[in-house]
Amino acid sequence: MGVGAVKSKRMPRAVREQQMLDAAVLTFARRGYRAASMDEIAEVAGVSKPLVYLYLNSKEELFSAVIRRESAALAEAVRAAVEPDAPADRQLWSGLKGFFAHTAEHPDGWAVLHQQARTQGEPFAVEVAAMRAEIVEFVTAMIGAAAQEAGCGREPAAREVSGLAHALVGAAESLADWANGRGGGAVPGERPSAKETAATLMNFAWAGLGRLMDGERWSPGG
Amino acid sequence: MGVGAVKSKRMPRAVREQQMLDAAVLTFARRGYRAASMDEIAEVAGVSKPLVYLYLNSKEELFSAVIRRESAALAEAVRAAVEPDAPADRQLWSGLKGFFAHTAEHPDGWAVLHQQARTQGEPFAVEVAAMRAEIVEFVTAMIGAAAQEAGCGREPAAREVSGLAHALVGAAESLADWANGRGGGAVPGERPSAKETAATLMNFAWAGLGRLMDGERWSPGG
Amino acid sequence: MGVGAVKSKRMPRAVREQQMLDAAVLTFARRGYRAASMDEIAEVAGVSKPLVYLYLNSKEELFSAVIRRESAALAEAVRAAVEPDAPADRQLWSGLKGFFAHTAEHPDGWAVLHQQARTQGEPFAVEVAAMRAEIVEFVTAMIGAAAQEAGCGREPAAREVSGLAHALVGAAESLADWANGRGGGAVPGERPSAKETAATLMNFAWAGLGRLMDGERWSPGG
Amino acid sequence: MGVGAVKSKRMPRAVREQQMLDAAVLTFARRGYRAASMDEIAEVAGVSKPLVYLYLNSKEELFSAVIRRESAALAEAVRAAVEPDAPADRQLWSGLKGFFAHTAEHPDGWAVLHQQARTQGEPFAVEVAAMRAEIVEFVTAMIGAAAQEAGCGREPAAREVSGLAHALVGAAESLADWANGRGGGAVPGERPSAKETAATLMNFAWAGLGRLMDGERWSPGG
DNA sequence: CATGAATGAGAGTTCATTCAT
DNA sequence: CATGAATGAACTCTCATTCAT
Repeated sequence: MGVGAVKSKRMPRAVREQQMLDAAVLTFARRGYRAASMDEIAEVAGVSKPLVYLYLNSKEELFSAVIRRESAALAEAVRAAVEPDAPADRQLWSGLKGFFAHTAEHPDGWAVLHQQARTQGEPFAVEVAAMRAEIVEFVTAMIGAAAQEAGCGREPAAREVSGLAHALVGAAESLADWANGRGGGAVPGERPSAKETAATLMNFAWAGLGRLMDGERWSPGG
Repeated sequence: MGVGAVKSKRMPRAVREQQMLDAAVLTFARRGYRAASMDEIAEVAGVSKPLVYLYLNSKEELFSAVIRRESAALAEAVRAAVEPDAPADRQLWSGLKGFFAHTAEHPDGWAVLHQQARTQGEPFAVEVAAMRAEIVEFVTAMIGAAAQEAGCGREPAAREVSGLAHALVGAAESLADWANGRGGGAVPGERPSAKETAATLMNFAWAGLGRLMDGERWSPGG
Repeated sequence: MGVGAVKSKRMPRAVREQQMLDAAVLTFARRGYRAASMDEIAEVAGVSKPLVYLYLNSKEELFSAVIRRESAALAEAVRAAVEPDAPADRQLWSGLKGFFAHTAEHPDGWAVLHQQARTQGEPFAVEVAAMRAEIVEFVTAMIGAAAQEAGCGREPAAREVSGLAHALVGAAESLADWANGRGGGAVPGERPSAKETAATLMNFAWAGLGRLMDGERWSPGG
Repeated sequence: MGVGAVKSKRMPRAVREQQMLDAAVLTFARRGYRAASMDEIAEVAGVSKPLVYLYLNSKEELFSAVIRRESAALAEAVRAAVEPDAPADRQLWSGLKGFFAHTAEHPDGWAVLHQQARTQGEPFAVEVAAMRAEIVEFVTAMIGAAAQEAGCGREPAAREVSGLAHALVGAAESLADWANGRGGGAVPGERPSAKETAATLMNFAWAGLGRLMDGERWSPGG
């Protein structure tokens, strides 16, 4: 019946709302935004449908609320994980660990953000894009800091840094799915830990960034 | 009204079918699979709804046909772009150029494959996963070849190579969106060309792979 | 609008369900299973279409529910009418009276059972065939009992008894339509009562059975 | 493909029309009036759909034409079978033989008349009712003649004779289905011949009528 | 006349949403 | 606030029917 253990009545509004959001995350992740029905969400939440409307007003607003909560939770998890005064590489490293740990612990929330919210058009894609932009910005800052630390000769173009950040974030997203077993094609061995996933990406990315900062570039000429 | 210019009647079946697929790609990309209505698809195609059903049978089959067509087109574009006898780095480079050129020229098709098909569950996710797996395998082979060419000391673990391939493919996917202006947060300056996008990723990735192959690894202690 | 007088809202489910079944019986009898639309049934019932689906799930299930209700009512009417301890002729007589009384009081229900359900193939024909078989069996038993009471010389062949029972049931069905004015060609005078119809058939059938049991047979040579 | 053997072109209109009617009989019997599609009928007939419309104008008219042809064929078969100058019992006997022979040889036609046409409401039920009325009238005449031949004391009431005729016709219809294996509950042994079926009914009916004419009546008091 | 393209009208079904009790 | 009754609007899909070639 309910998603939690007890079917207790008369709970404070804030608690009930969280139950509903939990149920919504579960259901949206399982069925997708359109296929998820308010009936099912209410049933999973263990409350009556009118109560869902009383608190969350509409399916759209409910989905928005879900996105906001999960977005904030993910952003907060990353923010809490980074060590703000450490050197750039350590900041990136701890941020990645936080990211992979959170997506592994909240696969449904991650699925809603990454797979559902971005694909349902205007009203929702924007909301999740904001959080993504925040992360991209953080990564961009790290890359910039790394460049300075490396004392690299030339200031890297904003355009290229933007591309690098998007590449890194995309790689991280893809690896989060991969580590959750949703990447298509199972991972050999047991599911990788957040630390291992972070290490895989960090090794790859930091090395690449390092050489870039040294001015080494690949050229088609071979 | 119609997606093309002319509202001409009585066209041969093959032509009409392509028009319908074009309309479907557009509409699925705009609205998402569930939110796209057969009514809208028919209207965009400039035909009546029954004709869509006469030729494509059902919404599911229509979506499948779209996925197959766009999948094949993308895979073919990449396949045609790579120079099969070149060294690994050049193969990867030319493949990436082909990939970004195609996704830039067919942004709706790419959106359907990347955002819609993968998130609609069993029947469709499988179809697009096959193509993604093909690409991941190609990338995996490139990484392996690079390792050999580099004469790297130790054979890289299958698990790590899988992670690297997924990271690289995820980075490419993310950059495709970024180059199409769909990454969230506009690109500074004008939209990057396929070649530029490919170079950004190639520089980043090849350098990273190179160092990895040399056995250099990032460690948190550093 | 509605089939009843009052357009009252908010009725308990059981009541509304019966109203819907009433409307369905009427509409199926008038139009036939396929030609009857759920829209019309809902309108006749004085409710919206979704409510019909909420309670009865689908057109097929609605039709099944109608068949079950009307079948059970008819079978029950016959069962209640027969005097179980009376001699065979009286049992048949009272059964027939019950049958004709019920079909006369529920002409639409009878039409649905006799004309619609039997002609709509597998799922439905089976349901009504069960009730018809029950009645045929009852008649068969009566014929057997009559034969024994008559102490007839030879045991009648199962094959012939089956034929006789089918003939008798067919005659009863035809007379039910006739008495309801649906036999084609109006009945002279006013519509016959159940008792009169039963008497017509009883006179005809019992006499015929009696002679058969006496071993008298018609032969073409005569 | 076609229902006949050869797919020959350029046949005279009359022949083509018969092929279409054959296909329609088959399809209407199999699927029912509403469920039968003009597409299927055209395909079974081995002609193009527009030709069906050119000759038969509409589904309604096609069904009407089918009813008329099958009605006429059945009526004609019965008419041809009776020996007009023979005594009443022989006329009835030969008529029944003709009826059961025809329904056994043309089960689809019989199914369309008996199961489909009568259940599709106004326009069609009337057409088949006409033929039924004709047969009922013939039977009525036989019963009247039998009464006279028997020199029975009292003139039987028109009302009762009508009932008897309807009973007899209903019995015959039921037995036709029974003999075709469509009565529900298989016939013991192999399928009865037309002659056997006719004998079963004739024995039953003639004996009953005979006693009735003798003035013997069943009374509940007995 | 065969072929194949094309459609208006409607059927069954579902769902977000509301309101009386 | 829980319950259960109720619906407007939409969606997928089908079919009889027509017309140009």
